[in-house]
Amino acid sequence: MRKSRHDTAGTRERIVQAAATQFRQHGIAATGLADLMGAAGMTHGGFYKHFVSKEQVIQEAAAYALAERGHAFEAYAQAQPPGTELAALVRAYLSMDHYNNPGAGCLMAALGSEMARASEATRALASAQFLAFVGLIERFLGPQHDHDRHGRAMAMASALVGALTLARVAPDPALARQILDSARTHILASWA
Amino acid sequence: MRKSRHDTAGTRERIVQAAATQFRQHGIAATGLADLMGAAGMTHGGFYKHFVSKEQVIQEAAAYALAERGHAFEAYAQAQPPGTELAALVRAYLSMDHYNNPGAGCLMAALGSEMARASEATRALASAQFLAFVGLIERFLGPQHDHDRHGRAMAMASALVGALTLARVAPDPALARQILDSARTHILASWA
DNA sequence: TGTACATCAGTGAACGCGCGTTCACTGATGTAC
DNA sequence: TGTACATCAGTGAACGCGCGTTCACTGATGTAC
Repeated sequence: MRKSRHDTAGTRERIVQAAATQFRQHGIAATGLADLMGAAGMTHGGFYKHFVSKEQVIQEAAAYALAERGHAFEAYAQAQPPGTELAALVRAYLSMDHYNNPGAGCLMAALGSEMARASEATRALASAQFLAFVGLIERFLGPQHDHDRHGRAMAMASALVGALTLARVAPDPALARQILDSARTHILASWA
Repeated sequence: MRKSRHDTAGTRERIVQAAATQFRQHGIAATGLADLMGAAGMTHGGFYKHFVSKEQVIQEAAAYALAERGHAFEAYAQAQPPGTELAALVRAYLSMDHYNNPGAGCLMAALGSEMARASEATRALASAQFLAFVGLIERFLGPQHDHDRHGRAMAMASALVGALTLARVAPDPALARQILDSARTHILASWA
């Protein structure tokens, strides 16, 4: 059942997207190729018509998730009234909506410790997009912060990722909320 | 080859300690029972003389790692000149030594995103020890911070865990160092 | 204290299972004329 | 534009392998007398 070139490209994209979601939801090691292909609406045998290995889809899914989130955060910030972009970004990142949807959210928060053990190519990719996110924060830092803007943005990004990760560990939703709220309050009060 | 009760208790402890190290180094899903028993100096068959399942050793290893780190951080802080405890704690947490030794370091930084998908019992255990760590920070916060000390301590803990996790993702050691340094500088300047 | 027997920690082979990967097959798509 | 044939996306069975788990066996330890 050969498919048209257009359909083939679409299928490949669906696999990458499904992988990006499944990996963030269940972890990379815990997601099998059969799960992944099932989520894309296919059987597992077809996988190797699009990728040479699981490693390749890990890299492409990570790149997709990171780029997609990067663009979404940037568009969201740009859409805010001038001067409020950073506060809005922090609120969105630490929102219950983000907390509840790891499969569509920040890759670093969903897979941070697993990414630390990924291949060098994947880690390079993730770090580059992390720096892009830091750059986005830096751009919206108030002009009163003229010293070490880059470092301040890095610290903020670290706090955001850490808070969301830790909130998701808490089995008690009230504690999760408290972690997110505390991070939001103190990041905005001291660093924004 | 039956062992004495004393030897048996020692063996069990060695398995838990080996598991705590192996899990933090290579991830929980990626560590097989054979790896784990090998690291404890035994063959895999003996595992079930001590534990009913892998899940049980995950919980005990997590509890062990969290408690051991908690005690070590507390002892380290107590040993500092009064007034400098928190700064010393932050420096130690974000040190290259901690960065280079995930197997002996903070469980949340080494396994944060994997812990978010662990069993409820394991997550409860991890969250409780996280709160103990937050309490330690809170105790050493300067008296000038009389408002929302708990929330401030939570935000600090989040930033610490996030920075170490992200530093370990960076394949470039210079970038890793920059992430740790930025977090240290800004956490100490604004929050300590 | 010494002897006889039950217990059980640890070994290493084996179990079923799901993993990543390969392959023969299919039939619709793409290409050549 | 129509026809004949080559291509190849997707299916589903099969591969070897390592996983978590079980088990028969061993011999030193613990217990009973």
